[in-house]
Amino acid sequence: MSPRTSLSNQKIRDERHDQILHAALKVFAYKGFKATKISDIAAGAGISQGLIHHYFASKKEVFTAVVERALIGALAVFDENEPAGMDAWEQLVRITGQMLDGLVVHPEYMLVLTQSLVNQETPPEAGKLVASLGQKVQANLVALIKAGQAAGQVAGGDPEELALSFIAVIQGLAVTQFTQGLFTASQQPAASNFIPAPAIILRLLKA
Amino acid sequence: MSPRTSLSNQKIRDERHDQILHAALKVFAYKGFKATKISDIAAGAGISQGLIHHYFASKKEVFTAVVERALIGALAVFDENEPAGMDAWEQLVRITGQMLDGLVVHPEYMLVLTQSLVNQETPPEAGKLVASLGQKVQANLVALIKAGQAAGQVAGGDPEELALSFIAVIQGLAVTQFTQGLFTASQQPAASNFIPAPAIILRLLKA
DNA sequence: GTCTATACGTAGATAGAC
DNA sequence: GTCTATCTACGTATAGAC
Repeated sequence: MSPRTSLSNQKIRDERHDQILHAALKVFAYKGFKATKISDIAAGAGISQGLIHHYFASKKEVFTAVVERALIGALAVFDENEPAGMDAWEQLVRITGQMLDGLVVHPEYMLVLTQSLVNQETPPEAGKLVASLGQKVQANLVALIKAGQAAGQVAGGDPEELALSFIAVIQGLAVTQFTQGLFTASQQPAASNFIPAPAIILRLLKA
Repeated sequence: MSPRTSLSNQKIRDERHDQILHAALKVFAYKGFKATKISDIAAGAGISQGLIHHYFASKKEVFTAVVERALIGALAVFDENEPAGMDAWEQLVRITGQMLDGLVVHPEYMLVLTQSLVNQETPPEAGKLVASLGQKVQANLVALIKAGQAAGQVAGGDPEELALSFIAVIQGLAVTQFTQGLFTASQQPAASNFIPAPAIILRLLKA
């Protein structure tokens, strides 16, 4: 019960917790909830199966925790931009760029969200999380679009419809991103990724 | 061995085959490959579990057959349009409209393709099918886009990039289509679906 | 805190009856 | 052609040793 011991224990706990979530993200993104085995996560984290259950009561809990992380990351994109003195269009440009960059570096985040949207066999808790935080993303986008329309920067039309289309491209690109190479001609240079330039996506919204 | 008997037997076989594939499409689309139980499909088709294995050797085979059907449907959209004397842009308009209509009526087709793209635990045979036929879709689109660019109807830029973005929206809309209602404000009229107007999507390509 | 061994449930596939 | 019963494998979660 000495303070030194309990402190270092806590540090170990946090470290394992993180390792597990990190490994789980990748496996869940690529295999989906049901097909992911606890042993897969354990292998990815370099620990035993039993230890996973020492940190999380069930596979569902691990999945929900992973989804929560991914959503927090998605929402952060908006908050980071608000303080700056940008107008609506400039913010949309920056957000689009950040989201596309995010897809290149960590497609897993968007994919795991897709998994929990597309799969009905996903834990209900995760679904509720995605629903509530997804609404916030949608709301933030709609607000920006309305502001942009008022300023004559964004094309007319139902803001909800525009926001939905925008989200759909981002979402769809996450899927094509690692299915890449399958659809595209093989004579592509190896270095190129399959995420289009922000300007193309923004044409959906531009006045 | 009388011809009458074998003929009616064949008819029954075809009928069951179809029933199974039809039921399987819906379950696979909503649950994914791994989470789908043979008993789910059997229940949907109104037959016993054992009978599924009488028509298909394994769950993998059922899935592959379903994916094949979905892909053939996706490709048909292009062929239907070619005979007409339309220019490139008119064809793009029609194809977009048909695809969006398809998402409203049968989102399952696009979803099952998404499942087989997103899930690594999907049968490899299905993955290869999607890859090869998906390339054709991409190629058809690229050809139309190039023609449209030559005619000054489609915006400039890498045709592959444009085609990819286009496919991504369609793909993403399939996902949002039945996640619908989660993101959007609840005061929507019940009759509305969540697929945007073709004109909005086409803004991605329009010159 | 971490591991190995075990119990339990579930689901794909087979065999045999009708 | 169709069903029910069974065999078998695998994966989650638990229990107990270190």
